Amino acid sequence: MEISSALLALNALSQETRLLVFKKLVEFGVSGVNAGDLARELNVPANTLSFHLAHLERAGLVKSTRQGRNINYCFNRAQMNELIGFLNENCCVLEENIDCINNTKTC
Amino acid sequence: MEISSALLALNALSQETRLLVFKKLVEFGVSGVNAGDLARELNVPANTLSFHLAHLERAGLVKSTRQGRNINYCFNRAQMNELIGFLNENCCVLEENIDCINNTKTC
DNA sequence: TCGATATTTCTAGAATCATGGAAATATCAA
DNA sequence: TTGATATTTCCATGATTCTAGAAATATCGA
Repeated sequence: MEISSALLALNALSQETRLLVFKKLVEFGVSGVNAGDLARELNVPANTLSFHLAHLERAGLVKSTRQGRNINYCFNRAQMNELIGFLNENCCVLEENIDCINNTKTC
Repeated sequence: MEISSALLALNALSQETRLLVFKKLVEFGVSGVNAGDLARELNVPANTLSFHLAHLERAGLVKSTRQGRNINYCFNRAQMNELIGFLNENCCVLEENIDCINNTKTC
């Protein structure tokens, strides 16, 4: 994952309402939930929720599909895995590698 | 990890300069680096860097220790692990658990 | 003590963001 | 076609954030 995509994803998740939205979408699983039910569930005005869902979608973290009058939102597991992968690769040092990074051991 | 701490950490990492700062600190490893060298390395004015380092420190992602006139900054592996743990627990669905979440199987 | 160096805090301006009311769009059911 | 429902887009406002110059603080060496 590119750093620009990671920034988009981190940015999407770094806001309280959006993190709660995403968390809730994960709870709903791969079948997802429509915008109205989600708004009721989270007690957020429909237009505010729409704003945040669009933000999450731009970051690739959720996918939407229209189903009649409703629009179904579902989290995107692949992108979340990409983000966790990015953090592990770029922002994390595994215990067993600390010696290598400090050049006290060659790995 | 509490959701409020996760938000702080995500927020800290969701800004380009700070993500680059943190990435660089990870490269420097557990011995860390002082603010001046980091500023030169990243081409960021000292006061701007100071602002971002304070932000990362508030989020628990970096630790600082004064060493004479310099202040040494080092990433905090534990907090990063906490964050990745939070994302895995709250924002991620493992492939093998998808059936449970959709109630098509009991786990 | 004094001057030099390292870093932070103060400050102000520009930019971006979150929120929710109101209007617009899309779809359905009759 | 009309009215109802679901959702988004438009818009204005208040709040937050990033940036970097200038001033303040801390430490060292002489």
